[in-house]
Amino acid sequence: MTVVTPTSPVGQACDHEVLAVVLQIRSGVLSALLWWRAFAPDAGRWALPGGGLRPDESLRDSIRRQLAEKVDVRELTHLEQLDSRGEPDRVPGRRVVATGYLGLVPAGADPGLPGDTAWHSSDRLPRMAFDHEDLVRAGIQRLRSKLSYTNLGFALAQPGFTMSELAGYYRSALGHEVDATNLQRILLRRGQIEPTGDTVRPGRGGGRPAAVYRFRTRVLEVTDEFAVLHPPRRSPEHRIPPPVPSLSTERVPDAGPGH
Amino acid sequence: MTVVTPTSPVGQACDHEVLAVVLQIRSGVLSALLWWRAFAPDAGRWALPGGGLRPDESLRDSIRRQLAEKVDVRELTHLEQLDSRGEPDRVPGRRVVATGYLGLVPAGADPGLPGDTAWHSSDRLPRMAFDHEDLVRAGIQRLRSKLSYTNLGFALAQPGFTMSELAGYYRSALGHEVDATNLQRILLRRGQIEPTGDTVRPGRGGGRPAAVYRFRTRVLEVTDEFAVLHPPRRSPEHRIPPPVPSLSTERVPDAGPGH
DNA sequence: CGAGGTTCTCGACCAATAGACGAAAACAAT
DNA sequence: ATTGTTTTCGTCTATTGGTCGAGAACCTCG
Repeated sequence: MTVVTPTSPVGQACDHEVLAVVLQIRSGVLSALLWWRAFAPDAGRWALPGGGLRPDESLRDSIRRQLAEKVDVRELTHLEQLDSRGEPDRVPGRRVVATGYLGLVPAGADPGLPGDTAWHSSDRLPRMAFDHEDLVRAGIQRLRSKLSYTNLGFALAQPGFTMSELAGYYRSALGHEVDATNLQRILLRRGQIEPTGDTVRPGRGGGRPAAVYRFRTRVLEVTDEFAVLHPPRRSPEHRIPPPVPSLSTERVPDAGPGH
Repeated sequence: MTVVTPTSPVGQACDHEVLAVVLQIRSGVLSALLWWRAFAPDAGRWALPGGGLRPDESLRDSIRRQLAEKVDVRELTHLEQLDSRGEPDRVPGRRVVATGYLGLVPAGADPGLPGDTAWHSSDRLPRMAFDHEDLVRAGIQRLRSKLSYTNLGFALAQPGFTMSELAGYYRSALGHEVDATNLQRILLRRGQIEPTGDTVRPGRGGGRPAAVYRFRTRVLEVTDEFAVLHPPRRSPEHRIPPPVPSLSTERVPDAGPGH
C-alpha cells in the first residue's frame, strides 16, 4: 500500500468480445444455442454466439447486434449480463476480454437458424471452444436461481399459457418436479400472473379445459417480499436514521476537495 | 438474420479498466471507499479505486493489484464481480470498458489510506466521476440481497463477534431493524455460524456477557434451501429424466460437426 | 346418451420458516 | 441486596408453500 499518483482512468488497449448464452425450453428440454466453429482456433468445437465489440456500441447493443446474425432477436424475451472473463490465456493468441450475457427465448418459438447453428440439450453439451461451456453453466445457474425470486418465468413462456404448460417449463429449467397447483398459488399471490379469462380446448382424451394465464409484466422484477431478514412488519418506519449528523467524510484528504 | 461467416473471436481493440466498490460498516454506517480526482477529466469529483487492465493479468488479479494501492488488501474479506459497463460515452475521450467489483472490509478494521482517499457514508454520497455512483448503488444492492440468501455476513464481521454486534452490521447494511434473536436463530439453523465458547465481558453498566460466535466458513456460500419452488420433499428422486433418448442436437448443421 | 377416463381447478390440511415478545439469566453499579 | 442493563431462551403466531383429495369440465367409446 503506497501513496498513489492519481491515475488516468484509461486502461491498456485490449480486445473485447461479447458472448451470449441463449436458452430455450425445446420440447421439454432446456437447450442452448451454439454454433460450430469451422476454423482455428478451436475448430470443430461448438461456441457461443457473439463477437468483437465495435467502438461505437455499448455492450448490450453489441450482443443484440451479433445475436441478430443467429436468431430473430424479436424472439428474445430477456437479456441480462452474466459475467466477464479476462484471463490472459482464455483464448490462444491475442488477449481478449469477454462479457457474457444470458438470453432467453420463449418455449414454442422456433426461429430460423443459420446452417452452422443448432440447439443443444443443456445436460448433454458437446465439446465447446475456449471457456464457453463454463459460461453456459453459469447461465443455467442464473436462470434457475432467478426463477425462484423474480418473475423471470415470463421469458420462458409466450404471453398466453396454461398452468400445466408453465409448470412444465419450470420443471425443465429447474430439473425437478414442479407442482402446477403450487406454482399457480405462488405466482398468483405474488401478483406475477393473472388469468386472461380464456380457456384452451383440451387435447384428445379429454380433460377439463385449462385456464389461460399471462404474466402481468414481461420485464424482470424481483419479488420484493422475497428477502429473508425482512424489515419488521409492525412499524413501517424502521428505517435506520443516520446515527450522527456529522460530516459524511471521516477523513478530509490532504490534496482534497476542500472547495 | 443472415448466414454468418464464422468470425474470429478477436474483438476490436479498446481500453479496459477495473473498478471496485469497497464497502465497510464504519461506526454503524455503511461506507464506500472513494478517492478524489485532482486532474481532468472529471477533476474535483470522487471516484472508485481501480485503473487500467494490464495485458498479463486477469480481471480479478488486476483489481486486487490496484486496490493494494488504496487499502491493505489483506483486510478484504470478499471480492466479487458486479457488472461491466461499455457505453461509448461513459468516459470522455477514449472508449473505455469498465468491469466493476464489489469488495468488503470487516467492521472494526481500519486500514491506513493514502491522502486522497477516504470513506464516505453510502447514503450521502458526494458528486462522483463518470458512472461511478451508479456502480456504488449496484454494489450496495448486491450486498443487501446477498445478506439474505448467502453467508455473506462473514465479510462484514471479524472472525469473532457477538450477536448484537452482528445484528448491528446487518442493520447498517440493510437499512432497517434486525432482531438479534431472530438473526441468531436463522444463522444457526442454516449452519452459517457457531459459538466459539468464549464470552465477552459486558461494558460499563452491566449486562449479561455475550457469547462469541464465528462464521463456519468465510467464503461465499448460498443457502441451498433458499429457493422457492423447492424440489418436492417426499421422493428424493424427482430428477427430470431426459424425456427422449434421441440425439441432443435437433438440427445437424450443414457445414456441421458430423465427424 | 350415459359410463368411464383424463385433465384441470379448488380447497383443506400440515410442516417449516421466521417475526414478535416476554421471561429469565448474568453481570455492573450503587 | 437492589436496581438497571444486556443477552439469551422459549413461546406464540402469521405466512409461506408442499401435499393431497374431491369435484369440475371435457373427451371417447359403446
